[in-house]
Amino acid sequence: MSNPSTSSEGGRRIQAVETTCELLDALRERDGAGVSELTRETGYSKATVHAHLATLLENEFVVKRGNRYEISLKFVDFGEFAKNSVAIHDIAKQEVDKLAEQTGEVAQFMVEEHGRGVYLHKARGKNAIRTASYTGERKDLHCTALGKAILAQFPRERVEEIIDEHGMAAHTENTITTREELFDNLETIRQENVAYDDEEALSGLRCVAAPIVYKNGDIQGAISISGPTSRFKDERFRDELAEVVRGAANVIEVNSTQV
Amino acid sequence: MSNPSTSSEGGRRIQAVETTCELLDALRERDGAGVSELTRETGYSKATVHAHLATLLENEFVVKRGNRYEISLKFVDFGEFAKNSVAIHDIAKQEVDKLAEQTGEVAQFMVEEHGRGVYLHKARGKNAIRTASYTGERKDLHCTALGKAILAQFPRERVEEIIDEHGMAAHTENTITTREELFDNLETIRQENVAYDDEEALSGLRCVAAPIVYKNGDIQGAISISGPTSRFKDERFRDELAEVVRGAANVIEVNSTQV
DNA sequence: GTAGCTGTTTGGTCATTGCGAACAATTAAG
DNA sequence: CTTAATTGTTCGCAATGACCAAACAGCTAC
Repeated sequence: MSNPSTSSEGGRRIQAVETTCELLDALRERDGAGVSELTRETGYSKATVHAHLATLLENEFVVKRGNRYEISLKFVDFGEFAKNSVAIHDIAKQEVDKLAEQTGEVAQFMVEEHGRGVYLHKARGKNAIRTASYTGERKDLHCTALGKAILAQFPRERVEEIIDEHGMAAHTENTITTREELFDNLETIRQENVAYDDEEALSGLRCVAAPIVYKNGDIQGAISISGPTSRFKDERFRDELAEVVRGAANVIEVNSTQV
Repeated sequence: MSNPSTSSEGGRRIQAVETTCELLDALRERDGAGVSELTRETGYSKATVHAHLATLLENEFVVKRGNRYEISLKFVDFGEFAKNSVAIHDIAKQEVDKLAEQTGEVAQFMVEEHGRGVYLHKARGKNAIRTASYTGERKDLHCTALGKAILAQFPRERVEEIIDEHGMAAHTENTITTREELFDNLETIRQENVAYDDEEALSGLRCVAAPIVYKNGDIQGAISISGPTSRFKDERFRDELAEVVRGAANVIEVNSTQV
């Protein structure tokens, strides 16, 4: 039923829109930029860049501060809207907050989009370490517990597509970088209903995640607890925390406004 | 030095980009939409709408779920980025949280952009009422305490421009709808360094706001406390709460990473 | 099975995009 | 203070490509 195909489909494109998207991405990448800077960066002529920015400015997707153009706060509105469009967002947020409170660690909530994982909420308990992830960050799925919990619910063919598009870049020496290893891991995850990240994204960081799945098999996302390896020893890591996360995921599944 | 002119400037525009912006706005307005729906809504041909959406999809600014296109979570990333570009965001957020904790009411933080106010953070204390405002919401400046606190720092000519563009729509019978009244009020605000909203945005709701200003006169935003008229009686409203908000604004001014 | 709704695709034309280059307005250097 | 080197803005022109109309396909419902 759902058709979230990852591969780029055929059909016609609007080049001017393509250009504008590139400019927006460039503005996001850098901390805003001037016309000349963008000209050098993107290869478009100054006149072209200028006209695009003028249009984006008029439509308030961009702000002009002196001679610099920056991503506008309109994106905050749109982003908030998109976040709330995620059916389970509110309940997931609640449960993540509870998880952080209960465990004292970092709890997070992720959803898949365009073949990557998007962090939608993060709560920090009393002993929580500072993780680099931030709300809205988009990260490859193969290298986090959250991502693997999501991938485990996808049909193999879909996972292949995603890897074809985004690869399996290594972040630490523990990162899974071969398909064989990944599919083995995903099978285990399906059996245990929990995904582990043992310093695969960042050394010193461990993570337990549970998928949030509807009865019809549609994957909705995943939640996790993260912390330092020193506090995530085997007993607590594999049993206690795993159970807590699974429980929270279950609460979300039950309470979510289902279709 | 700064050049945040409100009026639309001359120069060339890219029509295709204009079209895409309209489509994005329409997608935001509705809860996502299909091609035919957008065709009716915007007046563009089906082929045009389709091509634009295909381009936006490829650039991941939009998601396709079945046959509906929706604003993507990429906007969350961009929005978060834009929020953090506001120099005083972090410290303001902290102080707003404290305000809510201390007073038990709703505390908020607003910044100006494109002649309107954008809510950037909201915290709810123990007795806080449910206000309709949400993070990212863009609201006319004349009808809230936050907005008026901001307007009070602008030169009169700039305020005139903003009113020319956005008008002074009435939300309650207390809303300020004439320029004379507004400029009188702004003068008082400048003297007291606090702005009041006495059921001007929503009946039953009162609000105290203080502007956040740098030494060079650049206005950075405003923070506020809101609550029911029943709890915001004159003594507490005009003295206690006003002082608390002013104090918090001052903390932000001092602690902000100044230029 | 037909009718009405979707989304997608295809030609063709005219407007428009995008470039080069000149102009203006700052800033940096001498 | 003058010159030089940036920046942003505007203009004219040529070729591209954006837009529409209409045909096609896929789905649902009646």
